[in-house]
Amino acid sequence: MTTISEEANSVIDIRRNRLRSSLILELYKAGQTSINKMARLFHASIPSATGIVNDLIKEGWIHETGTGPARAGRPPVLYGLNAQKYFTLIMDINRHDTQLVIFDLANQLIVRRQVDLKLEDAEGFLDALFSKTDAFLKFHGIKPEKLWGIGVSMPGLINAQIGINQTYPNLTRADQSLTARLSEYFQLPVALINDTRATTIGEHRFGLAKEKKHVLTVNIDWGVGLGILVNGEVFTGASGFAGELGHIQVQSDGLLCHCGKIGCLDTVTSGFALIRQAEEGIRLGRITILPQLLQEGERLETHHIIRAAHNGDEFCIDLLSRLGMELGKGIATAVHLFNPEIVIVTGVLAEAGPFISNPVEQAIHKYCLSDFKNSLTVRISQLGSKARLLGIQAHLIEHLVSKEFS
Amino acid sequence: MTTISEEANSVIDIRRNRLRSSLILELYKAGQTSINKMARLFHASIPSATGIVNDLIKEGWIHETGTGPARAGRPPVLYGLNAQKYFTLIMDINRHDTQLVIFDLANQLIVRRQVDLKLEDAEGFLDALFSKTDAFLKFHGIKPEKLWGIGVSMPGLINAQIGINQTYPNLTRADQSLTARLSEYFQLPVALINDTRATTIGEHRFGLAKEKKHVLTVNIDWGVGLGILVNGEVFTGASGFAGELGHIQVQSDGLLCHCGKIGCLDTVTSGFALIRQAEEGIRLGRITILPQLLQEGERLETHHIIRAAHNGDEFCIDLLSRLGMELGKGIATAVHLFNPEIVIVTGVLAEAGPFISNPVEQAIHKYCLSDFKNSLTVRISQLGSKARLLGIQAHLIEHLVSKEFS
DNA sequence: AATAATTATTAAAAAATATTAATAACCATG
DNA sequence: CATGGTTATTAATATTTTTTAATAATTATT
Repeated sequence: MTTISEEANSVIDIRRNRLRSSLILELYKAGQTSINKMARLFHASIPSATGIVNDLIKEGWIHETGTGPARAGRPPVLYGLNAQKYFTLIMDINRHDTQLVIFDLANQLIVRRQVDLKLEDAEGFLDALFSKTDAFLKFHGIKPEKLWGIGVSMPGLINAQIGINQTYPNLTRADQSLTARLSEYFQLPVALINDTRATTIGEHRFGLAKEKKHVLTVNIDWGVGLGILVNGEVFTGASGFAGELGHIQVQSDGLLCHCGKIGCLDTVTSGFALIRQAEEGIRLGRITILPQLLQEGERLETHHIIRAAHNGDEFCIDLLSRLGMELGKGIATAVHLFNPEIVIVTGVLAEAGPFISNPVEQAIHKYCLSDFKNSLTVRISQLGSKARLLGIQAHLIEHLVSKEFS
Repeated sequence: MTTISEEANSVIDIRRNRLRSSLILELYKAGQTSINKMARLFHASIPSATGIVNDLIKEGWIHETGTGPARAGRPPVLYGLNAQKYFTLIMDINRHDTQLVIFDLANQLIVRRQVDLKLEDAEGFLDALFSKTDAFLKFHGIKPEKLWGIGVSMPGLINAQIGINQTYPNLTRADQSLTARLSEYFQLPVALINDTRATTIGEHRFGLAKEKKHVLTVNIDWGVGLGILVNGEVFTGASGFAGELGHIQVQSDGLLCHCGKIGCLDTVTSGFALIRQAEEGIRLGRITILPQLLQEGERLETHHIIRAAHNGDEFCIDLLSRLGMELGKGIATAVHLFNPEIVIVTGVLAEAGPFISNPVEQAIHKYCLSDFKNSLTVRISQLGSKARLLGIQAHLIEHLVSKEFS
């Protein structure tokens, strides 16, 4: 009877909305289920579940998707989300580029476009993002009213509660948070999340961490990021900074880190550190095919080193191996503190595959108490960068559902 | 209508029991509340909350405790737990001694006795515990039928789900977990928890961590233990080992730890390490009053060192300070990973007060990114060992309530 | 192919619950 | 000290929701 956006102050409305949102969320996660299962799952009676399902059908949220299997007797009618009820706009913002993606509610990728927007050019970034997004939506004929919300992922220290990115303060105005600015311009709800955390959610819902409750995701990009899943939920800490593995000290006499401290893990195991070490080796005349891989005037990148390793270049294999050992030592620390079931390695350096994962695993075995190792597996992500996109999507949907059914 | 122990398969019974247990738990936590507040808190109507309250009164769980203040109008009738409905038996088991305590449901300490039971003498420990507990109960006239359950805290790697203590396997039999053995002998439900975790709960419910959501408790006893509170809940990890701060490597060329690895934090910052360092200093002829504090034939203990420091002994102050610095460095790592609001230092070394806490705080400032420091306070526990007792109690009550109202 | 068995769905009755209204209790103010 | 305002409590009514029973749909078996 009550429409969705009405405020729900009465007890029944609260309970009803709770059941509605649980139902929608369950259908998003499970794809499809029967009324019986839903009723049992949420401790409601079958008639009331039926009632809510029928309402949701009328409102266009869900529809029948066929019948399920039955051991015996009448098979259940299955219901699923109406994937085209809304679309979502995903902004996957990185240091070197930005991706704009449209998903439907069944996580089907509708459109995907890489736009030339570098987070490094913080000045004017948002204005450029606005116009390029407008153009993107227009070009593909996505009507704004068909969008349910915007999911944004970025690297950096993100405080999701107030919706700002501490690392890129230029994106925030004194009177308006980053999410508020985006929300105002596009007139849509916005969910902001750190990139590594998005990846963690993606791996949990669609990847190697499915069904697991305690998960660590190590993202090796320019820095080292740690995504943490506790009881199946992303863990952000008191102000959203949890998981800063990159800036724990691993060498008391190490290099100066860009954060101002000395000997951070970042100075040893990041993509940046890898390139520095490779360049130093080349300068010292170490035997390696690296220089031959470079075009005239081209800068050395991590993918060169990875390619060289795959080609058997001992110098590069050695570099990666040492990086893996150090990284594994850092991960061992995190394992002691979080006691996870699985550690997933992602990021650009994950493409180095066993060259990284083997020494990481070795280091974990060396530095972890045996009690931890028994229940632990270390794996390289198989979803790659798709984990992040799907993670943003999942995070956004959860945000939207809890918002929609207040 | 339905009695408590009946199995609740109907939807109504499930919801009713949920509300009952929420109510009892709220009354345990808050001490007393009005029906109005309870109804609002748990999204129930006032008549149904009234009904449940009346039932609980009939069953002897709660009673009126007076009237509350009112800004205007009729003041509310307050209800509170019937503190004498049941008592709880708390076993605080440590390496050097064991305490048996009886609490009522208002957390009032009824009896407390220190018994001469060393966890170190694992052989025959349980049988001695059984008989000494029997004697304790008999002596104080505690009737077994008045006991609601038993809360047990011990040091060691505890897997609470299966109820065993990995560090003291002698306490477990092949066919029976530790909790099962206790439960069978005393014919009571048993809740087992690690000592540092119990302390963390105690600090959260009754101490410095009240109202905080993300808390770290550092327990410096023979080893270094870390208690973790995430979203107000104790965090145990996948197999119950989370928080093993003591065995992360801090010195790659350090001493051999009893765990078999090298350079663990335990080898630098535990009570054991402190005594070792002090003895070494004495042997090397350092200037200190320590030898004078020792009786003929007495062994050096941590409290000697602490007393010497309080008396201005520079050598001991230096020892504690260096220990604090190293500990702070380890805590800084944990802070980077958990981003807590507060870090509480407890354990025997906490009695060293500022001699420890100052360098700890200093180290945290040195090794933590500024973003973490802004929202962080470091404090020495004020409850002392009482935090652990109250923590076991709180943990037990929660366990019992969720069990009682299935 | 028909029937028994099993399960989903629908409908009607019963129970439980929430809402509304009325009453009681109390505080503050004039 | 009385009265108006405010809030808690109780009672009565209305609504929702569950439960139970009946029906429909389908599979497996004889």
